[in-house]
Amino acid sequence: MAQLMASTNPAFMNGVPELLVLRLLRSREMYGYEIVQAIREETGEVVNLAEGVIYPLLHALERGGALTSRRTAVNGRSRIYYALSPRGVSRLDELTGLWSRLTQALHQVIKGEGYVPGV
Amino acid sequence: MAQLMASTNPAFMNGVPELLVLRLLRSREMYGYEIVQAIREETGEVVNLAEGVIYPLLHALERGGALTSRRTAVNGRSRIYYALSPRGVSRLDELTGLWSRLTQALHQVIKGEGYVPGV
DNA sequence: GCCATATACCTATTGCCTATAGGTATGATG
DNA sequence: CATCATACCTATAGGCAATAGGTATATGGC
Repeated sequence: MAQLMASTNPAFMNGVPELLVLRLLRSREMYGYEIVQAIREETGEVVNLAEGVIYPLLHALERGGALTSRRTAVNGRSRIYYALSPRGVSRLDELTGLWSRLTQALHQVIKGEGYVPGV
Repeated sequence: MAQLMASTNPAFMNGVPELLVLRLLRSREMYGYEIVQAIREETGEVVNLAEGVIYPLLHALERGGALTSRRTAVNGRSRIYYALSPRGVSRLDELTGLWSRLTQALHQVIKGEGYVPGV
C-alpha cells in the first residue's frame, strides 16, 4: 500500500512493547530473555518481539527510572532481573489508561455507531 | 521517560489514522477537511488528527490504489471527495483483523492475574 | 571430544509514520 | 474590512520497532 504497510513499523505496534514489558514486570521480577518468551506465549503468538526490541527497551526504561535491575548468576549463566519501580507503576497506569481509551474510541468507530455525547 | 514518551509518535497511534480513514470512507464518500472533524467527533475527542496527518495519508492511500478521488466545487469552494476502492476495502478488512487480534491479545495480558489499575 | 541447540546478553542501522509548523485561498460574519 | 471557518497543501523532525548482526556459556547427541 505505497509507503504504508512497511516491513518495519507494522501497524498498531507503537507503544505495545513498553506496555507489555511493564505489565509483565508488575506481577514479578523477570529477565530479558524470559520476557521475550513470555510475550510470545501470553499473547498466544500474536505478538512476537525479538530480543533486539526488548533489550534496548529495558535499558531505556531503566535509564528513565521505570525499572531497577539486579544481576545474578544462575547455573553459571548471568541474568539481569528487572523490577518495576514506583515510577514504572505510574507509567504502566498511564499507558493502560491511554490504551483503554483508545481501544474504546476505535471500537465505537469500527462498530459504526456514532459517538454518544454526554454520560 | 528517557527516549520514550516523545512529543511525536505518541503511544499506540501507529496505523490508527489509516484504519480510521478507511473505516469512515466505508460508510460514504468524504473529503479531507470533513474527515479531520469526523475523527475528532466520532472518537469523542480521544483521537485528534491534524490536517498535516490526514492529507498526506489520503494521498498515499490513493497512490496505493486504496482510494479514488473526485474533485467538485461546493459553494464556490473546491472539495476533493475520496471513496474506498475494492483494494481499500480489503486493506480495511486486513487492518481491522490485525487490530482485533492485537486488542484481544493485549486484553488477555493486561487483565491477567487480577491486576487492579491505579485510581 | 565435538557440534548443534538453547540460554542469555548486547548494539548498530534502517526507515516508516506521526506530529509539527508552516503555507495558500475563498466565503461568511460582524 | 478584519477575523474566523472552510478547504486544500508540503517540508521537516524524530521516536520507536524491526532487522541483522555479535559474544559467550551450558547441554545433549553422536
